[in-house]
Amino acid sequence: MAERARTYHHGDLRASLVEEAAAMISEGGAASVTMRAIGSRLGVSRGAPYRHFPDKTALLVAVAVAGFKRLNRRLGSGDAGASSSSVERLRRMGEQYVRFALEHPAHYRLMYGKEALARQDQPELRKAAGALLENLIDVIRVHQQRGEIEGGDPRAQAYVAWSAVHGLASLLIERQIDPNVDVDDLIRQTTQTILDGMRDRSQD
Amino acid sequence: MAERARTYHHGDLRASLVEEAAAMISEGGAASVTMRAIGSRLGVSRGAPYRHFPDKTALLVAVAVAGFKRLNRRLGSGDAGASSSSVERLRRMGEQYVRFALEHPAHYRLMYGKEALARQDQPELRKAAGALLENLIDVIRVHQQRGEIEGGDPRAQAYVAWSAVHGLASLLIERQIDPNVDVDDLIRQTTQTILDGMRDRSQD
DNA sequence: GGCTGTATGTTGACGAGGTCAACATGCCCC
DNA sequence: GGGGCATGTTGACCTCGTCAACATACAGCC
Repeated sequence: MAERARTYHHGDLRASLVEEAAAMISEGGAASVTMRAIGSRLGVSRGAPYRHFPDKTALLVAVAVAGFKRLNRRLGSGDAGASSSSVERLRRMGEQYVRFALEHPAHYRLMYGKEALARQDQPELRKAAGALLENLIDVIRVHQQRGEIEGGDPRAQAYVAWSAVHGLASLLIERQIDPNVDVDDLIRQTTQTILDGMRDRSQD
Repeated sequence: MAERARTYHHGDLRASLVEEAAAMISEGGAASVTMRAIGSRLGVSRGAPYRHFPDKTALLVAVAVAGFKRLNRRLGSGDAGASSSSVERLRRMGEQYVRFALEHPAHYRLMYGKEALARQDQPELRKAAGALLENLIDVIRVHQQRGEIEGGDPRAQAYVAWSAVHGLASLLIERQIDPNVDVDDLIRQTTQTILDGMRDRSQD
C-alpha cells in the first residue's frame, strides 16, 4: 500500500479517498459513505475531499470506475487458461463475473444502479463499462471463429450474455433468490443455458 | 380515481401517498421523493405521512410492492393468448417484462436495487417478488410437461430466465447498452437464446 | 536561503431533508 | 353530547452536502 506522503499535505489524498470510500461501501453500504465520515477516517476535514472531487457523486463515480477496472482485470486473468477446450473460457468468465458481484455486493451495486441519471454522463464510467463489453465481444468473436457458437452479431450476443450474468448477480445480491438454492449450480446452469442457446444451431 | 374523502381527514391518505410517490418517482426519479414534497403535493404537512408509514423507507417499499403487483398483472394478462403455440407465451412474458421496465425505469429501479439492505427484510416486498417467480415457475412447468423445454428443476430454470430479462432490463435502464442497438431485436434475441438454451436437449 | 503563488486543507454557515415530540382536531361510537 | 383514538400540524434537532472565507504548506524562482 502506498501510504507515505507522496505529494502535498496528506500525500495523494485523492487515491486514499477512493480507496477508503470503497472500503466503507464494503463495510456499510453506499449509504454509509458521507463526506464527513470519509474525511474523518482519513484524518482530514469534511471539506478536504472537495479539493479532489467536485462533489460526492464524482467521488462515487471514481469508486465505481475502480470497481469496473478490478472486475475487468479479474475476468481477463482467466486468459491464462484460455487455451482450454471449447467454450470453457466463456463459462469461466461468467462465473467470475457473478462471483465478483457476490464478493463485493455494495460495490457492484454502486457500479450499476446507483443514481444512474447523474452518473451516466460520466465518460470515465462509460469507458470502464465499455471496456468490459469490448472484452466480452472479443472472446465471443474468437469462439464464433472456432465455430463453437452461432455466428450472429457478436455485440448482440455479448449483450445477451452480459444480461444473463448481470441479472443473476443482481438478483443474488438483492436477495431475490431463495437462499436454499445452490448458488454454484445456479451460476453453472445460467452460463450453460446461455452457451447452449448461443451454440451454433445452423446444424439443426 | 378514488379522490373523494373515504375515511378520515384526508380520505385514504395512505393510498394517495403511494400513488403520489410513484408519480413523483416517474417524473423525477426516486431522489425527488421527499416527505416534504410529497406531503405538499397532497396538501398535507410533512409529518402526515408518518401516520401511515413508520419512515420513508416503508413508503418506498409500498411503492415497490405496488410496482411488482402491476408488473405481475401485466405478465399474467398475456394468458389470454396462452393457447398460442409452443413457447410463445414465455417469450411474450419476457418481452412484457422488459417493456415494463423501459416504460417505468425509476419505478423498476426502486423495485430492485434500492437500499436493498434495509428493504430485504420487508415481507411484503418478498411476497410480491415471490409471486412473480411462482408465476414464472408455473408457466415453465407447463411447457416442461408439453416437452417443449428441458425437464430439470423448474425453479432453477425460472431463475435463469428471470436473470436474463432482469439483467437486460437493468442494463437498458442504466443505459449500459449502445443506444444504436435495436431494442426490440435485443429483447427478442435474449428471450430466444434463453429458450433455445432451455429447449429439451435430451434428443441430442 | 527567503519569497510568492498556488495547491491543499480547515472552519463556519446555510439549506435540504428525515424524524420525533407536543399539540391540535376531526370522527366514530357509546 | 362526550370520550378517545385516528389523523394532521408545527417546532425543533440532527445529519449531510456544499460553498465561501480563511489558513498553510510546498515548489520553484531569485
